[in-house]
Amino acid sequence: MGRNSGSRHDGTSLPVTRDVVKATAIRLFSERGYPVIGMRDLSEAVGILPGSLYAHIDSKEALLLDIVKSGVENFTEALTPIVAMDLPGSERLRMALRAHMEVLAVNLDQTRVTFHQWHYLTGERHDQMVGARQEYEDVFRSLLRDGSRDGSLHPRAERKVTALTIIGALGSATEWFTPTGSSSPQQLAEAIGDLVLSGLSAERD
Amino acid sequence: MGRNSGSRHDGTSLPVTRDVVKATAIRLFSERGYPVIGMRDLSEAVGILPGSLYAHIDSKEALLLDIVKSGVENFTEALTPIVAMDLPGSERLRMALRAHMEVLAVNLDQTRVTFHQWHYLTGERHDQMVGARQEYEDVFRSLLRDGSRDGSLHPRAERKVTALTIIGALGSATEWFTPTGSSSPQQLAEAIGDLVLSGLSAERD
DNA sequence: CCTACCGATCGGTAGG
DNA sequence: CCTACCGATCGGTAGG
Repeated sequence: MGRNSGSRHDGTSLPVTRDVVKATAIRLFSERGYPVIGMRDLSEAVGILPGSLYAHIDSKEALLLDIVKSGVENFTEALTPIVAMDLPGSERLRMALRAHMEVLAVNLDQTRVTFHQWHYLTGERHDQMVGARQEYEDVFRSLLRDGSRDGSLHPRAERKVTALTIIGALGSATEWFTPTGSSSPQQLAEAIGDLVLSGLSAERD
Repeated sequence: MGRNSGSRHDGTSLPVTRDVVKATAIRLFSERGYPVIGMRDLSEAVGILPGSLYAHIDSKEALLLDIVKSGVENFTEALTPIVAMDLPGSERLRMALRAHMEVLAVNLDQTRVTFHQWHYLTGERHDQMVGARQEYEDVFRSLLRDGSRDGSLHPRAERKVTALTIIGALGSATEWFTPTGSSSPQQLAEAIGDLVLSGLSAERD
């Protein structure tokens, strides 16, 4: 029970591929954190023996890097075309917030790992993701800069602080967003957009 | 070298007390994460042998709980009097943001552990902190409610989402705030306050 | 706070 | 993907 290839606890079975290992790792790392998940936890959830995992992956940390790298790609692929659009900065910012929440909602577990577990990478793998994270910050900084220039945004504080605050708010959404909640990702993006664009003090829309 | 009680790598020495163990743990847990810090890392940093730690603490997890509980207290002690003040919601919200950033700046490492490592607690210890976190969320929800009633705040979205977004932004500040940076905690709180209160789209102050 | 040690678990491998 | 196993490290303890 649980030892045969591809057998799952719901009784169905599927071939154990690299993608199955990765998807299972995403779920476990998201739920309990990368460092506390052992290769034995992962192999049991997948339905093979611990040593057999290494037919699919090189190492635990290489698996984490793979998850985090493709997790970042989900966001850059969604946001890059928006940034390049010929629209006011304020509109592109709103679209970027919506795109972020939609990607987050579709890949919630992977986004959690991407935003909150990447720093367990070491050495060169770590440096790689520091760069990727910086690029994502730059996306928002450039939207703020464009909006200031075209007159659609009026950030009162340093753009860097503003960008980090917005990204922080988005990153925290991985912790409280629930797919079964009453609000859709689009509605949540609208709410965050209202807060960031209009603030709380006036009733102007 | 490093084995004598209280000897530190800078050559000075101090008595090893429970507070020294706690302060050292705060630094290590903050820098590298609770699960990856072993008791041997901690004992070495403190300057005693691994088993000797248990003269000062009951267990690794009890140490984490102690850190996280007092970390939460730092915030509730600073915010409770502000919430009780007889002022418009908008002003109390601004004061709350400033108080949060000031506590965060003074106890940066402990705040990092408090906000980002508490979920490694298990069982009853875990449930305890879920409650404490909820109380902190309620502080901001009640400020938003009061502000709506007295007319000083006009949240466009659900108060819950707004509160979570604000708390998320504040929580993320632990990741990018640097004590040596160009902006003081007060300036950063002002910037976040401007963003939350006034938004980005208008030039009204 | 040290000495000496415990059983359990860790990521990973050789050879099939 | 399994069998059988490796050395290293884990949190923690008894007795001083």
